[in-house]
Amino acid sequence: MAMTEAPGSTKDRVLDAALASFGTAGYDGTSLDALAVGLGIRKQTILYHFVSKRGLLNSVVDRCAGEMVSALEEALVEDQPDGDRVEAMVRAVFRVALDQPVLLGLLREVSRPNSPGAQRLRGHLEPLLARARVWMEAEMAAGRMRRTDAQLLLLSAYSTVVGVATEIEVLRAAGVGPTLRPVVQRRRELLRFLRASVDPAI
Amino acid sequence: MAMTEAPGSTKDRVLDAALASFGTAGYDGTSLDALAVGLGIRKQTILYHFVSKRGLLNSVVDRCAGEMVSALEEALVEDQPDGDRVEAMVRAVFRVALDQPVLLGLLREVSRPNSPGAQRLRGHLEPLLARARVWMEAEMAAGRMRRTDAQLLLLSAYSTVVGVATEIEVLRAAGVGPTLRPVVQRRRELLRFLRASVDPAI
DNA sequence: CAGACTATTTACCACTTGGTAGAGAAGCGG
DNA sequence: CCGCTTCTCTACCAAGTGGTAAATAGTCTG
Repeated sequence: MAMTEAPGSTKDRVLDAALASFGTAGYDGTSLDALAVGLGIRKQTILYHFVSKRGLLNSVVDRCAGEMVSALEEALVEDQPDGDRVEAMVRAVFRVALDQPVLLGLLREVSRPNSPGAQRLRGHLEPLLARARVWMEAEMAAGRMRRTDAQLLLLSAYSTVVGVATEIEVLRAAGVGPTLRPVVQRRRELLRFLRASVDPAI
Repeated sequence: MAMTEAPGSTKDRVLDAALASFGTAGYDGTSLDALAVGLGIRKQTILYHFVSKRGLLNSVVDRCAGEMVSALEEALVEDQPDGDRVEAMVRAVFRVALDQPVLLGLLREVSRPNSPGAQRLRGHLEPLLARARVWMEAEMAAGRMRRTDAQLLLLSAYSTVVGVATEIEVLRAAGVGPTLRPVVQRRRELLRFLRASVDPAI
């Protein structure tokens, strides 16, 4: 059946708590015992559902990557053929990020190479990135986009998003609260950067 | 005497190794035993010099923050009175970052709020940030700089640097090696962003 | 040489970690 | 009622954690 887990089930509650803990305390900084106590269950219940700590991380990454990827694909479908696809994708990413800031924490944690889960995240994002790269190169060949290193450009965008994650967390730590303003400012800046890197007229 | 530790002394070698490990594996992911084995010494030697793991982290943060701060202050001294102070500072930060990329890893690790060491890093950077804020507000009052939120602007710059850290690490993981190009590109972009945010003419 | 100080070691400890084995319990189809 | 599956629990465990205590050299000073 492969049904999506009902929200409210033990398994789903564990996933939520794990996402939050991995994103804030990090993978190594998260203990299954602490996680279980926070949920009012026993650690062995977690292990029953996810086999191992690593398995739990994998499940969390899978779920989050799935949300992110489907958000991106929705954005591309909604997009009119002559619309600005780059802007649509950037807006989609930022929307997801603002809806669940905790997801950015995980992204940040998992972005560290050698981190467990980094490879798995790459696995999820790889096909998406490949498609983007192919599309960009086609645009370049058609002269609708300035010649540039597509891979590098995508990476810059990615690291900007991770930077935003840091920014939100630091701001929250400073008591500024999840204000929208800096995030919007960053989004605008990222868009301007991407357009400037891409505009064939420049 | 409070002499700076001679490079090559056990204490200094421990600091180097700890910086590398904290920056890549994270604080929780670093064990004193593993650190000691890597150095061919016993864990208790580390504890003798730094009292506790937390003390080791503090020392690492202190040394790195010291390097960063003095680099910034040098940049400000060298700067001609009518020179572009913003550019000088940005260049100084990136120079340090390129000289010791491993330092960016630590910055990234410590940038997470609630992280041990985050507070200590803030303590080092606070006076610098305060000075920058005061200077910027004076410039704004004098009309040489566009009115904007100084705190927010500085934070954006900071998170960009952390983003660059991510970028370098991800690139290295992809086998691209420590190429200068993306970093230079990011620096140029950061400068453009800061100028745009600051230019009174815009 | 005696004493003190510094640096590094061996030996040990209390505690936490992720993980295993197996017992109940709850529901369900026959 | 029985057997089966699904879920959660109690009871352990081996390995690793940061940290303490104390012994051992080396080295400088009186």
